[in-house]
Amino acid sequence: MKTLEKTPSDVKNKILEAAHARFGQYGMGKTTMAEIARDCDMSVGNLYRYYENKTEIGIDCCKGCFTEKKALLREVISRPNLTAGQRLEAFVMETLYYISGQFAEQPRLFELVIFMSTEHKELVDQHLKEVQSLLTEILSEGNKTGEFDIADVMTTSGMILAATMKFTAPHFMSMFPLKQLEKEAKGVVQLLIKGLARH
Amino acid sequence: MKTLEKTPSDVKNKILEAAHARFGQYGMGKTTMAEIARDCDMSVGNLYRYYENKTEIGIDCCKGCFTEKKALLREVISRPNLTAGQRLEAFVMETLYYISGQFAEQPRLFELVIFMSTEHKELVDQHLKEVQSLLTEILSEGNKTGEFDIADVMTTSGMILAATMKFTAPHFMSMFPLKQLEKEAKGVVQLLIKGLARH
DNA sequence: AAAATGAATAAAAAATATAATATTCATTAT
DNA sequence: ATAATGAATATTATATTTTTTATTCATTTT
Repeated sequence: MKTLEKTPSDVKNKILEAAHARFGQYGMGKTTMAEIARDCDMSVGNLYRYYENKTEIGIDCCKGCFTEKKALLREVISRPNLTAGQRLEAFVMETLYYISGQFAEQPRLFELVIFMSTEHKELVDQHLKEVQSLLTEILSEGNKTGEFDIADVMTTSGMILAATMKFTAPHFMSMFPLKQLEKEAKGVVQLLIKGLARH
Repeated sequence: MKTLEKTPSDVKNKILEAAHARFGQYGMGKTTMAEIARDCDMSVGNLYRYYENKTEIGIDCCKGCFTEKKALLREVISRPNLTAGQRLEAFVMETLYYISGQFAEQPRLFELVIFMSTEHKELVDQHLKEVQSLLTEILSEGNKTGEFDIADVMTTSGMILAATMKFTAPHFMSMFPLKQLEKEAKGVVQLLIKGLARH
């Protein structure tokens, strides 16, 4: 039963939003607990009633991004009237747009993700596993409609994720222009669907 | 006409070998010009008769690696009695083994390559272009034998390089175990050849 | 009692001083 | 004349000090 009072989770959310904005803009290192507290109109000490330390806030920001991304991918899966091939392409392209968009708007958010992939790999691994599971749904659907012919959807989804790494890993967003990544992503997806071999 | 005397290029090579060994083991930052000079039994000042500065030595080391890698890939191209598919797989796998081998033996050599990709991108770009050109040969061969059916070999070679980025970019060598990269590389190549679609 | 504060301490980052290294060049050897 | 040297200077990195920031906790407010 909800009331109009502030629940602990309301407070946590306020902290998270404030931190997210600053981390994304200035990075975790250049954001002080005092700044987050000021943004939330509370004392520094009170932050520690809700988060054990700054890293925990970072982890929660990271989780938020992962959740948002997976929601986007679920939306792709639920789009009506797409062939499995079109859905696969949308899956890859939306990932690229999401990552590059994040990179443009919140350039420092990725320091955080990079940090997580070394210091809290389990978090990133879990996320990747869930993304792979979503991709598997698309492949299975394609098998069912007869559009695809995939013996082992689990293994194959792993291969597709490996092959599209360039368009989904933050590392490359600053190394290549979006236009190029876009073109390559589409090309790679078509190649994965059709293959090189003569049929 | 060669003589038994030392040519300037002999001296340059001696410097290069000494630098290569140290850069690969300790990185450019932790290698001093004094150490390189000592390894070559010459004075520090004399190094500057052959190289403008330390960075130029680094560039030359990097070029050496690139040349070696392309020699390896040319060897793959000249192997007799391989189908185009097998040759493509060998092309990708040999690249993976070369990069991961370098990473194991000369772990710091990649600081150098990373440095080059930001400070002397033209060098890396040129190398990638040449690798792509080699790959194009394999695809054309496959077209000729009827094994492949590729409309635009140039564009397609670009897509293949993009799709195999995970197995060829130094960044990932420390993030994933070689066994996994090996398995994924083989899987991706097979997928690229065959495609997902029902035939 | 639960929530919040802000001063006290521990840890980390910035600034500064110090030392090491890169680069130049006048001099020497081949 | 060409090749090489090593001391002199400019740059860069390392160690040290100082300052800032994270975290804790006894106290106050709701």
